[in-house]
Amino acid sequence: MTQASSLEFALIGLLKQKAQSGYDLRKAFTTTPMRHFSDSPGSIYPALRRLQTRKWISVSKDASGRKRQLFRVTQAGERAFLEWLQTPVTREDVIWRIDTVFIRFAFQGDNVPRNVSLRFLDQFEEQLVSYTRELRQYAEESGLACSSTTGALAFASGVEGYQSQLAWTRQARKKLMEASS
Amino acid sequence: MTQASSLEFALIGLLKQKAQSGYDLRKAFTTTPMRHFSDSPGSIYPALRRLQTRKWISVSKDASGRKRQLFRVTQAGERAFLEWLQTPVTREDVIWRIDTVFIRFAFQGDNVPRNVSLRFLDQFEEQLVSYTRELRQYAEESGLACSSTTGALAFASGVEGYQSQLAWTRQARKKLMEASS
DNA sequence: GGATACATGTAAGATGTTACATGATTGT
DNA sequence: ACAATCATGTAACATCTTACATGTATCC
Repeated sequence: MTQASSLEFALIGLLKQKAQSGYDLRKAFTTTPMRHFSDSPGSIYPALRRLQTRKWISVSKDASGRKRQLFRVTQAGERAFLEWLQTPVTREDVIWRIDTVFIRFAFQGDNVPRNVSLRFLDQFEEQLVSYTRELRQYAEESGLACSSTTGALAFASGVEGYQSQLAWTRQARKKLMEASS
Repeated sequence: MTQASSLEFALIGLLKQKAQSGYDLRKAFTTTPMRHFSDSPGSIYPALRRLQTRKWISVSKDASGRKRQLFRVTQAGERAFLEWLQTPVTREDVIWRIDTVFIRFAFQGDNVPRNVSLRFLDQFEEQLVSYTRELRQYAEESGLACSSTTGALAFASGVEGYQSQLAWTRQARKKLMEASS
């Protein structure tokens, strides 16, 4: 079995906050800015099935009138989730999966000590610094920067995006340390 | 047949610049900041096959020693490509496919008149403005902003990202108009 | 009584990832 | 000769999208 998808971990994160049904989880994705994930039944229900197969969540019937299935996280599920939250930020994350970096950070608050989040921010910052440096170097070598085609502008937007995230890591670190007091 | 993927259009964009082999295209994805796309043979070669099925590209053997297949864009391919470049930016693009917005913009330079790109930027800006407004409203209503958990910080990073892109659209418009002279 | 929201699923299809597989050419 | 790079592919697998399908409870 492969590594679970970010959707599956996000579902665990939500279920850890509160035991919920598949329908509830779908609504969480439609009504909050976690829109990032699709709310289609064709993605949620199979993902819940997979989590059951892994024994990371368990089912129980809802007491209330409606015929709902309530899912809750098992201990094994929690272990896997905590590990996922804390996996180091890699160069590959920055290039291909930057959104999951933020999702992991978002779920850290309720689940790991603050100093883990601070270390996580350090790693993220380091990767951002090294990758933007790489991009700038590429631009210089290829002479991209001086031309003003839409291609160069799009490239600039990429760099600026990373820059803005870099600024965010610093701000976030400050806010997180303030909140400790 | 469904809508072609952004990978397929990106391949066309590269082939429009220069007739190339599958291997060349793979290298373009590994050695330039178009890293966004995977350079695995398992994605490129099947995509080229699909484009051939659509009759959007044609093959010819390379004259040089090696046994390479050179692909070039057909007229039908060019038509489809130009249409893709100009499709209006939607709210859904901003939420789920923002990277393809930039890819389309990047390819516009060599392929559509500047005023089309300017209109494209207008649409993009409009969508960014309306979506950030939405996000801010959500934050206010849910009382997210005042809490300082990692969740709220991650949310803030999303908003700041859109903000930075908004600033970029304005800068890009200015640069594009300067370049007209 | 009818509309809307609740609630759970399946089926077909496309795309993409990883890993495997093969062979030719070039440089040293 | 040998390694590296050129060059093209296939197979298995997982995931996700779209669309279809079904039935219940609640509100007006």
